[in-house]
Amino acid sequence: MATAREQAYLTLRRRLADGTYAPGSHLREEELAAQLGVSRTPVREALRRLDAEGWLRVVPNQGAFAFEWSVADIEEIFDLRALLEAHAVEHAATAPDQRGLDAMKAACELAERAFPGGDLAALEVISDANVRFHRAIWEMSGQARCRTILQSLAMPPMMLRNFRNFDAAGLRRSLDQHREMLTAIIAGNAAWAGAVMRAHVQAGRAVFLNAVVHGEAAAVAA
Amino acid sequence: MATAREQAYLTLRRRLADGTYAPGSHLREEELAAQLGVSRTPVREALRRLDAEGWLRVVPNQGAFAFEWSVADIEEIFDLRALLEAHAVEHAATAPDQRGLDAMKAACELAERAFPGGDLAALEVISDANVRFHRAIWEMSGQARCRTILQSLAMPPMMLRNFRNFDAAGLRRSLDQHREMLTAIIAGNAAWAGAVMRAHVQAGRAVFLNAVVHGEAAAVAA
DNA sequence: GGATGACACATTGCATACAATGTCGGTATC
DNA sequence: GATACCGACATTGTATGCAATGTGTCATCC
Repeated sequence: MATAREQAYLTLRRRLADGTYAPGSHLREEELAAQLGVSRTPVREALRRLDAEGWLRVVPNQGAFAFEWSVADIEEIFDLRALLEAHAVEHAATAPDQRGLDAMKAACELAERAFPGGDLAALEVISDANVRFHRAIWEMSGQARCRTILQSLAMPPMMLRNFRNFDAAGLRRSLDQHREMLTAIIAGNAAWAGAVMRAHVQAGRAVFLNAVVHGEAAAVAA
Repeated sequence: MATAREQAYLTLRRRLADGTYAPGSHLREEELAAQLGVSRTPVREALRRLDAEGWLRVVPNQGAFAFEWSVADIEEIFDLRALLEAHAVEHAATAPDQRGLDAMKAACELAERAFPGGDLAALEVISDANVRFHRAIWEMSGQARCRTILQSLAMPPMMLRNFRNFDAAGLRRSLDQHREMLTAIIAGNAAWAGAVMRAHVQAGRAVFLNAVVHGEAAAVAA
């Protein structure tokens, strides 16, 4: 088994992602420790790490509170993603490697096979394939810090759940953009790949903000 | 007095910046705790935070090791800074506020007064003023995450010491670029401000890499 | 009735003891 | 002589107890 700290970190992150903890709610160390079957020490370290990664906020002498996302937060995160994901894919296009290309291709195919079925299970698969695709780019880029930063920006709750807000046309476009990026990288055209990535992230931003405006803000909170 | 954790964090960060710990050296929890007069618990938390911020690397079951910088690391960091500092200053130029402008102006004047004397004390002042100037921009930008990321990218050792590598002309140009950014922000011209910032950071990158190539790589390590 | 202070409680901060893990040296074996 | 194994030591990982801090309530005073 992994270490208690790692287990606490992963469990808490999953719960923050799936909405177990309402935004703003107070996460008490002792309570979490009891639930996870470990002591407060690894829980404390997990909370500190989740704080650094933006999942929650630790206030000195008061404890951890599940993060409350504002529209401005979401806009900032999508903008930073557009900058950094484009930066990463431009590097990837400069020095592509076969393993990474295979991973990207596999992610594309996985998503495309699931696409026709528009149910929730299909969306799970597509969402997972999406993460794989982007992660493959981060790794191929060889930019370790950029990758670390993106990991903390792209993982938080609303990013993972955003796929539910896409309509069929939006999903189709998203998958097509993945294919286009793959083509651009194989062609070694960094400017092309970067431009598609910027469009890709901005499209996601638009879908998300549109969903928020149309009263599905609950999805943000969750 | 601040908390033990905060004190440990600040002390260790300062030591990592001033070269007390050689790159790659093993930082033992108990030893640090004894030196700082606190227990291992706050030291552990400080080490974890320094790991997240890129000052050192914590290997599970093995402990913390002072980070060893490669040329590729430095190039990546300067490139990310160029992206993110420009992003921040573009936001700042869109919505400038008087307090931030005053802080930037004060930082410019502080550096300019110290500039003619080219000794080490003057460089200290200029380096400090530089940090103040950039921090003022980050705060004015209103981009909280961008600011957090930049703080961890811009602080590490070689950033703080890079001023020693500038010649008089380079320093002069750096100060002029600060003034130009201030002018651009006051004019509300985000594109202008962003462009100057990109040039500013890339100039710093060139100076640094030049120093490394010319055998002053020791400065990197320190 | 509203404001203020003190006290009790809940919770986090820190210290310390013990357990688990990794490293390094020595020894036996091939 | 090289290598694999074993065990002692050093170090980190985790649990737990106590101290410090913050919060909410209740009584008291204005």
